[in-house]
Amino acid sequence: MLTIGQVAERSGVPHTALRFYEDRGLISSVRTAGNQRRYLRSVLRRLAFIRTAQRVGLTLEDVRDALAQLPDNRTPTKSDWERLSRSWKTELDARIDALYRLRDRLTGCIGCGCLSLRSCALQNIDDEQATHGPGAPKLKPALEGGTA
Amino acid sequence: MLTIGQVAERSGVPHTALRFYEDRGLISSVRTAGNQRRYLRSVLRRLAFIRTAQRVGLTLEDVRDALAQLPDNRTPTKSDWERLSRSWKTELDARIDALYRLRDRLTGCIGCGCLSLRSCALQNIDDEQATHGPGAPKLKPALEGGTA
DNA sequence: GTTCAACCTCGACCATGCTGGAGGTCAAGC
DNA sequence: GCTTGACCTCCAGCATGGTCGAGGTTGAAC
Repeated sequence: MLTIGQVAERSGVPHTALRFYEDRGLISSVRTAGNQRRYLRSVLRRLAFIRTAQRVGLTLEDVRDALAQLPDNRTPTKSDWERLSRSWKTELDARIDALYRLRDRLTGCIGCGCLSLRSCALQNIDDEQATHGPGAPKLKPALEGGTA
Repeated sequence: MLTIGQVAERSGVPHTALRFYEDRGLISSVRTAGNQRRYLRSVLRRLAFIRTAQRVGLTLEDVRDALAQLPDNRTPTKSDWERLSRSWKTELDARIDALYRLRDRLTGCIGCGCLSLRSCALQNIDDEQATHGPGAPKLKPALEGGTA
């Protein structure tokens, strides 16, 4: 069992963040008779997962939902993690695709003399409302809500 | 010249956000004698840029810095936008690369029986501190600070 | 010249993801 | 058994990216 200080040192996650994550239900601990936290080593794996997922732009809530798939009552097995990782990879793939679409649109604009032409994707982004008349808002965030 | 309501409708950006962006120096307006905002049509282009950049994960500050490259005193020309777009594409490429690296690491883990082996990248992420002894924190955000 | 939607400012508030401090407790070493 | 660093629980505060409402003004139509 690891103390909060040991977990902080090994994971590089500040102890303040560890308590915060516990508060939000992302990690858990047991308490000593004196009310101090003690962690299973497996919390390091969860933390690696959490921090890496954050880099990809997932919110802590996304991560909490993902981690909820793991068993609470036993140390997650390799196949538990595999299942989780696979679904996470799908999310990553979706985000990479979204970035590609944005980049390609932009690249097209650079080459095409866009931004003054009706045919340009970026131009259409910023003025299709004017062309098509009033309606629902555009410019919706492309990276949201996508557990693909 | 467009009123704030017209800009909000055409861009899909709420008027509250428009004032917020102006406050932060991302867009500008002129005022009528009665102190109401009037916008050049080119603000729609700026807004498209802002919203799209946000999708990619850039902060408003990043965007403000980027937009600061555009001329204040005249309508941006095609080449002004091209210059901006090109530097933005670089940022996009960097982010795509970062996502790839993360995905590949994860994919490798799924295949290799990792998470219990010293050789696994993800394992090393979560426990290299223990192996290498005390030192600087790891798990540093991979997507930060990269106008590379 | 009155009406009324659209506009204005300012300040409070929201969510997320934390950090830091105050004030107190625990536990291991001497 | 005392010291001291690591731990505990609140709670306030920060940054980002906004939203909402109060209270007042503008301006275009009738």
